[in-house]
Amino acid sequence: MVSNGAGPDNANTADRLLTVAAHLFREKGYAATTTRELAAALGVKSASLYYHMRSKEDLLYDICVDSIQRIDAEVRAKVAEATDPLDELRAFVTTHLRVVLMDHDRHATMLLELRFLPEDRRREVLELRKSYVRVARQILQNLQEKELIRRDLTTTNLSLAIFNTLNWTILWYHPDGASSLDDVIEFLLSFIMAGVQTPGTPMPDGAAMTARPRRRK
Amino acid sequence: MVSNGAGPDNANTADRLLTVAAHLFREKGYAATTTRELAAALGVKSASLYYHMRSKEDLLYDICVDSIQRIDAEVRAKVAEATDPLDELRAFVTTHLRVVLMDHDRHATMLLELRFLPEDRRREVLELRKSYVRVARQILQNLQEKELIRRDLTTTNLSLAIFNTLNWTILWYHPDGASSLDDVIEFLLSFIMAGVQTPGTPMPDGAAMTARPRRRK
DNA sequence: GTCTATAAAGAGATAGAC
DNA sequence: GTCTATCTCTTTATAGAC
Repeated sequence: MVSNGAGPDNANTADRLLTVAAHLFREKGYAATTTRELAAALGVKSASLYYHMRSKEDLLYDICVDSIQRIDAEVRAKVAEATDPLDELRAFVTTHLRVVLMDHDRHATMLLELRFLPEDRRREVLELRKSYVRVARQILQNLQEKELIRRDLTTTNLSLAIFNTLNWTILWYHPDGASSLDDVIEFLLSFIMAGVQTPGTPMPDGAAMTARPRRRK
Repeated sequence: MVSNGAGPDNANTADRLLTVAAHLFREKGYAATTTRELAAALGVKSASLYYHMRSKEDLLYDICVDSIQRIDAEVRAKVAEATDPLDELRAFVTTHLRVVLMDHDRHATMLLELRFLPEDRRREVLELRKSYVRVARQILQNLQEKELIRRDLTTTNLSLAIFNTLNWTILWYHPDGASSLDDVIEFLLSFIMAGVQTPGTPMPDGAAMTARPRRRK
C-alpha cells in the first residue's frame, strides 16, 4: 500500500511518528512525554528520532495544524452536502464529533496541549480554529435569520454552548466504553438540537430522533 | 482576619501554597510547573517549599480532594433549598458553574491534571467525583419519573451531555472576558433546560428566561 | 521558617561511526 | 536510517546552617 497523502496513514516513519506522538501526548500530556518514551514506542533509540523531526515542539505543532486543517475540510464538505439549513447544523455536529473521536489522539492533543507551543505558533493554530468556528456560527446565523432556531441567545453563545457539549467528550469517550461512537453522536446531537430550538415551541421537525442516517460499523 | 477553615482563604502559607500551585497548574499544567516557579510565585527559595509540603504530587492531590469536596457540599446544599424538581436541576447547574468558575484554578486542575496522580490517589479522587455525579443523576431520574423532562435519553446520557456543556467552559472562560459569570450561567442554563425538555413539548414553564434570581456583582 | 549548597536523576538534543 | 556516547541543562528533593 502506498501513501496517498490524504490521511494520517502510517506508511512512513514521519507519519508514524506523529501518530505515536499524538497518542502519548494525549495519554501523558505533552510536557510529561519524553523523547525517550517516544523513541521506545517507535522501537528506535532516542537519537534516531532526530533524523525524522527537528524537535519535540515541531511534533506538537504538526499535530495541531494537521488535525485542525483536516477537520475543517471534512466538516465543510459534509455541511455543503446538506439539503436544508437545519440539516447543515446536524451535519456539522455529527461530522465534528465523528472526526474528533475517530482521530481522538490528535484532536485531544490539539485542543488540550496547545498552550505548550510558543506564542507565534499558538496564535497561528488559534487562527485556524477561529476560522473553523466561523463555519458553525454561519450555520447558526442563517438558522436564526430563517427563524428555525431560538433567537434569544446570540450566535456566539449558542456556538459556545454547542462546542462545550461536543468537545468535553474527548475527556471521557473511549472506543471500548459503554457508549459506541454512534450512540454518543446520536444522543449529543439530540441534546443539541433540543437546546437550540425556539423556546416554547415544539422541536423543528421532530429533531430529537431524526438524526441523519447512521454509519454502520 | 482569621482563618475560619471554611474556604480557600490564604491566611497561612500552606493555604497560599495550594492557591498559588493551582494557579500555576492550570496555566502551565502540572508537569510543566516547576517547584522553582512555585517558590518564586510565593516569594521564597525552592528549598523553603519543603517546610510546607511533602512533595509536588501532594499539592496536586490536596487541590483535587479539596475542590471536589467543596463543590459537592456547596451544590448539595443549594439543591436542598430548591422548591420543586425542576428547580433542583437549575440549582445544580447554576451552583456547579458558579463554584467551578469562581474557584477556577482548583477546579480546572482537578478536572484536567488528575492523570498525574498515581493510580491509588487518582482512583480515590475519581470515587469522590462519581459520588458527586450521582447528585445530578438523582435529580434527572426524579424528573423523568415525574415526566418533567424527556425520557428518550437515559439519565446517564443526559448527565454526560450536561456535564459536557458545563465543564468545557473552564477552557475558555475568563473573568475579564466578553461574557460575565452571570451571563455564562444564564445562557448555559437556558441551553441545558431546553436540551432536557420532552421533545415536541413546549418548555416546562418557560424555562429559558426564568433562571433563578441572579446575584448582583 | 527560610536560607545556601548540592545531590541524584532525567530532560532535549548533538556528534560522528556504521 | 539507526546506533553509541555524551553534552548541557533542568528537575525534584535533601542536608544542615542560621
